[in-house]
Amino acid sequence: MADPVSSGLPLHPAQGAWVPISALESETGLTREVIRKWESRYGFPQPKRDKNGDRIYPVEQVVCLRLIRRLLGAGMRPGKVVGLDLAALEQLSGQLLPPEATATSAEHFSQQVLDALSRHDLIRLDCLFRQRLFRVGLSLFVRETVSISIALVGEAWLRGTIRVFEEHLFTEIVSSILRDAIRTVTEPSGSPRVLLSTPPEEIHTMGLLMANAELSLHGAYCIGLGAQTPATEIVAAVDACHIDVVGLSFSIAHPVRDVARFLRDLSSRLAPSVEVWAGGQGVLRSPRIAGVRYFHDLDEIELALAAWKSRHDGPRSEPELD
Amino acid sequence: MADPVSSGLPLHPAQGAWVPISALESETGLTREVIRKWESRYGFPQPKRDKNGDRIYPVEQVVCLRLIRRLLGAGMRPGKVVGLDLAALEQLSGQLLPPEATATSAEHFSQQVLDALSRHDLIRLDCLFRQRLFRVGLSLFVRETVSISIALVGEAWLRGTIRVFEEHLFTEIVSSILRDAIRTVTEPSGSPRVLLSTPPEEIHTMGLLMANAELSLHGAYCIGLGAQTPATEIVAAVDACHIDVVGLSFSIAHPVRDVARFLRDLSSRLAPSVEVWAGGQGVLRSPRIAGVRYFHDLDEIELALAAWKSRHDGPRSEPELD
DNA sequence: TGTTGAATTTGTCCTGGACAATTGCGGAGA
DNA sequence: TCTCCGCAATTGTCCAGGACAAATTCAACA
Repeated sequence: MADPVSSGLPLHPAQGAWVPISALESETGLTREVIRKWESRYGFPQPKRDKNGDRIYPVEQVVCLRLIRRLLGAGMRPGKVVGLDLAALEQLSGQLLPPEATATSAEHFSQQVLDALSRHDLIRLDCLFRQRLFRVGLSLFVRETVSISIALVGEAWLRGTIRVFEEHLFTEIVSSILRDAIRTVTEPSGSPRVLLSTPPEEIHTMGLLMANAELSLHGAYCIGLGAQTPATEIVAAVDACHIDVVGLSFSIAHPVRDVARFLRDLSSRLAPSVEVWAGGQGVLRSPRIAGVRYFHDLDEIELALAAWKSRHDGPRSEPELD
Repeated sequence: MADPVSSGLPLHPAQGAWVPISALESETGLTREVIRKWESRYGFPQPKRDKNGDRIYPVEQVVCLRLIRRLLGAGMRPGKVVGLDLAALEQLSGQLLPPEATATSAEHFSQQVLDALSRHDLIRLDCLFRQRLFRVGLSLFVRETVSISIALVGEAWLRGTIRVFEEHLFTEIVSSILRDAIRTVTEPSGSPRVLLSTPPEEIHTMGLLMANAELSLHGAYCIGLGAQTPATEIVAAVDACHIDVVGLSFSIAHPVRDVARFLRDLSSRLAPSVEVWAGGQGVLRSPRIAGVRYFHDLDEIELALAAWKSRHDGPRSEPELD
């Protein structure tokens, strides 16, 4: 297993231990204006200056800021967490997700995944996942295997124990397997017709793929729009493609208030007969919007689909298989 | 609530709409600092102010700024193009891409594609492409069918004749077909081993998929890193995955000087035995960097592969495990 | 117990200026 | 005539410090 070097995290090996504010911006997802404001208000982050007077930050502060961002996403307030040291942040972050994820049976598998990933053995990684898929079936595969693996890899990235490209490799392999499975189980005339996308700031589509798999497996027909579709475009697509349900995925990086704002906006523009289903880590602590169904867990998809079908079986001849 | 222009680009629904600078930023890809600087230096864009004194821009200026950005990407200078009116910008933009795309035999097919897309008939669209794929074969499919379709759809988007979600639909369908084909033709022990990705600002992966198809078809083994991999990470991945060739795709939105800078940076950090292949519209007018091979056309991939193989036929497929 | 209104927090936007890096250009030299 | 070099103009990024609306907290009150 790869370990961070004692001198520092392998975030910018070639650049050394200091990053300019532009890099901090892209590494943490925070605006430079927010970063500067925090400095003036809370005294953190604490940059040195280069010879031009520009701020340069030690890489350790990148890790802190990423943790802070996660905590904010979970509903904490900047005044309470910005400026805490790494240990305190990690302690808070640990409270965030109760350690229920590490089921004992999955422990061994996850370890194998991390091993293969750190050895960059792609063939092995691919085999591991495909074997698992056929062993436990698509639904369990998505709801447990993939979920837990993503959490582990995300955690490792946050702490700097795996590199960006390793996370990319992982994502590509798992995505590929999921897409493959989705194509296999998709039923072109299925119902409801579900439109899947992410809001404009969200670039990660793994959550969509997982939802897509679970939805298609239970008879829905999914239309993917990829990532980053503005609300107005979703509305237009719903109309054009005769959509029954809009499915959206919010990652944990998403600020809760943005989630709520987007959902309220979208929901108010859609016809009442069209449902909005929101899922992903970013949704857990978001304030509820009327007319939106929130999913805390992929398990709920099957139930929601059954409920939807029982609500809509009147006007149609239902070839339901129960 | 602040609802009128909160999210999305109301290009189609509301004609007299105004967007705040934050929306302009995400719509055009320009920094708000650049937008303000242009205003003070060239008198464009020309915002009104809302009741708080914040800038609000008419949607027409969004179109202008997108065109300007494209022109800058092609090497023009802000002082020459910022502030020109829409007609002048379109005229310059027209000069950019000579209308060679409309090959006569493909005309009929392209028309069918645009038809199906505007009717949102996804099943038909999917059928059209799959039929075409089996009729002409993967290589021709990628090099002609997909290339021309992308050009048509991109053009239609720029002129506002199709909506964003329609472009997303098109992209998803074509991507899916390509990925499907790639899996089928991939040879796990193929050579050279090619790492595919895009630079950090580039989010479009269609170019990568097309290259991947062509590469895999001719015996290479491709490892995809998805989009937006920093140079340092590519270097690490090359080492970790025993890569022979790094393939990069630059879209036309990419400023030429950034392309050159990225390639120079990357090339200087890689071992001399590792080749860098760069393709995509953004590469056409970029200044050449030593050690980088530029691809103007997907046809060249086959030739480049043959050349690479003839250069490396001595130590053929030696597995070097650590 | 629930609600309302004031106080505080916080992100976004503003102005106006400094400066390094890049680009373009004109002149000197081959 | 062509190439190279240095100077001047251009241009993106960064800074400081302030204003303010929206969101949130909290205390007082019904």
